[in-house]
Parts: sequence; structure tokens; C-alpha cells
Amino acid sequence: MQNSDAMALSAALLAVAGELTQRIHDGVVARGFEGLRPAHGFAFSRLAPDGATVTELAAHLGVTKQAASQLVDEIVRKGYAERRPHPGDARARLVVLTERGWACTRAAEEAAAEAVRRWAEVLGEGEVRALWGNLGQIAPGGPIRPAW
Amino acid sequence: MQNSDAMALSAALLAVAGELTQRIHDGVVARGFEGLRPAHGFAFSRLAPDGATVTELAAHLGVTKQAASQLVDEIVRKGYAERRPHPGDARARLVVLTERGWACTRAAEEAAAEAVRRWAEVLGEGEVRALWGNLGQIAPGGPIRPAW
DNA sequence: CTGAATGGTCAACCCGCTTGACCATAAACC
DNA sequence: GGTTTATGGTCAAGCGGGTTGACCATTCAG
Repeated sequence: MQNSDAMALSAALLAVAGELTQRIHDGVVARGFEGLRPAHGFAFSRLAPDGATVTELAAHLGVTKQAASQLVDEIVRKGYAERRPHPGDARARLVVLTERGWACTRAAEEAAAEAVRRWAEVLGEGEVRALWGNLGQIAPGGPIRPAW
Repeated sequence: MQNSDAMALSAALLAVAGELTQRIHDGVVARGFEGLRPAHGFAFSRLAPDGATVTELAAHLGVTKQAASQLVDEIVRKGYAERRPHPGDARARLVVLTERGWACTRAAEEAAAEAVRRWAEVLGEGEVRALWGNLGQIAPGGPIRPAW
């Protein structure tokens, strides 16, 4: 495999990633959730299970805790999450999704499913599963950083 | 395929895209090209064949022409490209890569190849080619936008 | 030849993120 | 127990890359 092939593969991957992000974002907006940026989705995915502290969120997103704090301010102000006292650590505050936050998360899932369905139309369901499997194996575990 | 599966696939794709971008960027820096951001790579890829005007570059990157103009200023100042009069249109100026710009592009290709090689170690060469083929089919043709 | 359209730049502003300082609570240590 | 160090969080100021708006030069359409 030549270097130029690797570049072509990279370009395709990044193009798909960019378009996917756009489609999910558009889909979320179309379902009535406004004032959000794609980065918020990654925050939601970290908050979803059991909530998280600002510091944990910052690590997940790969930004400073100040930036994460601002982001939390924003989604709290817009009604997607709320801050609660942290059980067992009076310094920390647990950020959890509100019902509206959950609804938005479900909307994002629907939008993602729509985008993936388009791929299945082109590749077939089997290839999409193969894609999933392959990507899952090479996906890193670290913080989710903006692609560029 | 369930919505949550689509979300898992999306998350994996975006994680891989983010890591790939980081690795290419790191590799370029390691080869001695500093002061560049990932976005510059996408500009280079558009300039590479025969150069481009600021407006074409703006369309390719999905930003305003003012932003593209600033970006060109930067890579010109750092010696990666130069502005030339456009043959056949006195308003336009053709932005072309310098030799250093070409060297940087080759460095990026090497870094991409390194990253892809890691995938091949996990998936095998055949699956990587399959990945390439599948991504190539679903990749959009439009402007390359930052993932988020 | 005139008026609209296009390529490009300059200027002001916005917004998200960073660095640096600081307070409150927790954990570590004598 | 009391002091020191580390950790969670916020406030404030500044930076950097982007946007909008205005403008000039050249080209194209009538």
C-alpha cells in the first residue's frame, strides 16, 4: 500500500466523519433542539450513563476544565442538564442530563441511524456491519478530540 | 440495526478520525514542519495539483474567502506557498505550493501511511483495503469541514 | 459603454478556548 | 488533631480563528 493510498483513505475517512457530524447535527436541529453545537453531543454521551463531574467531562473532551465548565453552564442554561451536589465529595458537583437532555440524546441517535441507513443503501447492511467492526477495533480509547 | 448501534458506529468513526488527524499532525511536526495546523493539510491537498485561487480554496474548506485569505497569508509567510498572478484573470491570484510545501505534503503522506500501517497490524491488509473501498463509496464530494 | 457580477483584501467584531489566579474541600503526613 | 499538599470548581483576562460588512479592481453581460 503506497503513501498516496494511505492519504486517499485518510481523506475519505475524514470526509465521511465531517459529513456524518453535519448530518447528526442537522438531524438534531430538525427535531427541535437548537442552540447546540456538535461538541455538546460528545458531552452528552459522557453525561448520559450516570452523570459526570466537570473535570471528568474535561478529560473526556480533551479540553481544560474551565472550557468544560463553560460548556456545562451553557447546556444547563438551555435546560439540557443540571448540576447536583456530588454524593461523597462536597467539592464536586455532579452534572446530569435532564429529561430534555435525554430526549436530545435520543434525537441524535435517530439522526445517526438515518445517516447510517444511507450507507447501507450503498454498501449493503453486511458491509456496514463490517465497517463497524473494523472501526471498533482500531478506535482509540482516549479523549474525543475535534478532528481538526 | 438499532439506533444505539448507529451511534456506536458513529462514535467509533469519529474517534478514529480524530486520532488519525492527531497522528498525521504529530508526524508532520516530527518531520520538522512546525507552525501548521491540521486545517493547513486540507488546504495543501487542494493546492497540490495545480494551485488554486483563494475563492476555490474557501469553497474547498467550507469557510469564507476572508478566512481562506488569512490562511494563505499564514502559509505564505511560513514559506509553504506563494501567490502568483493568475494567467488569464488579472483579478485572481494563483496560490501554489513551494518546494517546502511539497516536502510537507510528502511528510503528511508518510505520517498517514504510518497510521494506516497500525490498522493493518490489527485488521490485516485485506480489511484495510475493504475499509478504504467502503469509505470511498460513501464519502461525499463537498467541502471538507472540520468534524466539529 | 455601462451596470452587474466576481476575486480579493481591510477592518471590526464574536465566540470558544487557554492561561493564571483564586477559593473550598479532601487527602496525606507528622 | 493540625498542618501541608492535592483536587474540584469558578472568575477574569487574553488569544486566535472565524464571521460579517465595506470596499477596490477587474471581468462579463446587455
